[in-house]
Amino acid sequence: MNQQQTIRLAVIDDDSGFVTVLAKRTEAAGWQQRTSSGAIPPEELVAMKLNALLVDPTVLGEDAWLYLERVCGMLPDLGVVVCTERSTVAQRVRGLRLGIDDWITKPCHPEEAIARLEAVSRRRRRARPRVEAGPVVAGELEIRADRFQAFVGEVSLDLTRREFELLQLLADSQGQVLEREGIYQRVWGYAMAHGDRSVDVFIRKLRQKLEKLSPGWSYIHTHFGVGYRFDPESLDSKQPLHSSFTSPTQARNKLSLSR
Amino acid sequence: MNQQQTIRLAVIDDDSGFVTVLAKRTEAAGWQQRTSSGAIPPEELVAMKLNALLVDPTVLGEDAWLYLERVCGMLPDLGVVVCTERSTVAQRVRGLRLGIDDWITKPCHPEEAIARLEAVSRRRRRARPRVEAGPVVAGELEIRADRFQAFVGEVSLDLTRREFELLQLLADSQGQVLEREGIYQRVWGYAMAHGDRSVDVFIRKLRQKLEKLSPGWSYIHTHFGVGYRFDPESLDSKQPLHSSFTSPTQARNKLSLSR
DNA sequence: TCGACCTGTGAAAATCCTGTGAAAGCAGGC
DNA sequence: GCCTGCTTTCACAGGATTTTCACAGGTCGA
Repeated sequence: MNQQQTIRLAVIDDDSGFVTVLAKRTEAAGWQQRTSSGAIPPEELVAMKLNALLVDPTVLGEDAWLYLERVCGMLPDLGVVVCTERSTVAQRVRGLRLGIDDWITKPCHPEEAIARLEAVSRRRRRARPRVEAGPVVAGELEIRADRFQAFVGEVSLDLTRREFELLQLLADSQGQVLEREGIYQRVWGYAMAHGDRSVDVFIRKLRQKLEKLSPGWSYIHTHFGVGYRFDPESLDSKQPLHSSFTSPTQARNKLSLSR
Repeated sequence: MNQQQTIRLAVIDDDSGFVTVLAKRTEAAGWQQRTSSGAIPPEELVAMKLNALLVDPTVLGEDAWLYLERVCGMLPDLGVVVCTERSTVAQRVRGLRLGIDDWITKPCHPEEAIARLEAVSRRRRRARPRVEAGPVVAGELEIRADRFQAFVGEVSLDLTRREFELLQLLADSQGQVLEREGIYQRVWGYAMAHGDRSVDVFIRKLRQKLEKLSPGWSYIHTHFGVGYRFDPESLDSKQPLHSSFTSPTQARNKLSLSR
């Protein structure tokens, strides 16, 4: 394993002794940390782009469970570790089921806390060794990550940031069907609220821009009840019905429509 | 969302009491479990396609660390939980750094062990929604999970989401008879109402689509009063035009008929 | 062989899902 | 503050999918 990128951690605890020692060590390890002695609104946590959260629910008061549930629901990728003084098996089980990743008991050795925070954040790292290589080409499209833009020939699609990120995600998983939740989670960075149509709307925008500069190609396919799949497909085969040869991909797509 | 996929767990421990209780509970939860009282070679673990591994390093003897390191290195997607009697902070930290996901202390409540196993598999699963293994092949069928679709040759069956999930479930339990209640529970995610015929209806749809693209094969078999069993069976006892060899599965089916 | 149960079927009815246009909400620059 | 471009939210229309029903045909045990 190579060196992990710095971890962004938030600590919600009012045990100043513990917090201080912890801060010292995490800083030494190069982590970025923010400490709070009270709940941090979930929206703010989202904005902080955290990797891990360490929290002592006793400082949350009554609504601790509710709070933890909301946080875990909203940030499924966030590593959440609870660290508290006394707890019953039932509480721990409830917490873990809720989405908490680890539950440790005070007093605990800061080194162990750190090791556990690292363990819960580890998943992130495996994410994607994005190919540094050249631009991605798909159909008539050329996606240049370095410019945050896609081109057809030398003409830019004029994508906004979100549009670009969405397109990039889709193109990176070319051929695979991606579900809306997953897309949202990866592009927006937090869980999609039930009933949110943002993904659909952005797909439409992408399609419009793609159609405008590259008619004759179909890039994004809808899979009803599931999500979308990116797969450049040339439409121009003059007579679809009689064409005597088609690439395997085309053939497959023709017959399967975009289900 | 619907049901969490069943978790495949392996337990390496010789504390028969603990193991037994655990097995009882995981079975009730629908997990697939295998228990061993000694180390399981990493290669074998890979083949088992596990989600989680619970291990007491004391049964591993001298080479415990080495073993754990190899397992964690080889199976980055596997959730590994150590459960042992005594341990020092240093050991735990070493283990967690090594790639272990959680370290709990015996005696521990089985419910908590399960909750923690769930938590680590949840995390691991999210980390890589990747194309688990290649496509599943059965008879002339090819089931591609990454496309939410099944194919015969390059032609899609055009399955809807439910149809696909049903087919996938059946195929995953190839050879086993599944009861309607169980099927419903796993595909729909909640209990089947008395008298609900949905499963039957979807089985019919699947059969129709299968028949259309792969006549000459029989995939889904009815077990009167029980449920359905998926087992590809070539109907034409003559020599199939395209295959001159029979898989063990096929051979077995020929002899056992469908009930 | 006869009834009591199950399962297969076709089709109507009820739901759910996606595409779309447009308005409302926001954030940054002038 | 005002403008401008981007994002989010809404409501509706048209389809696709799922559920539900009623009935026909099969299977099993007595």
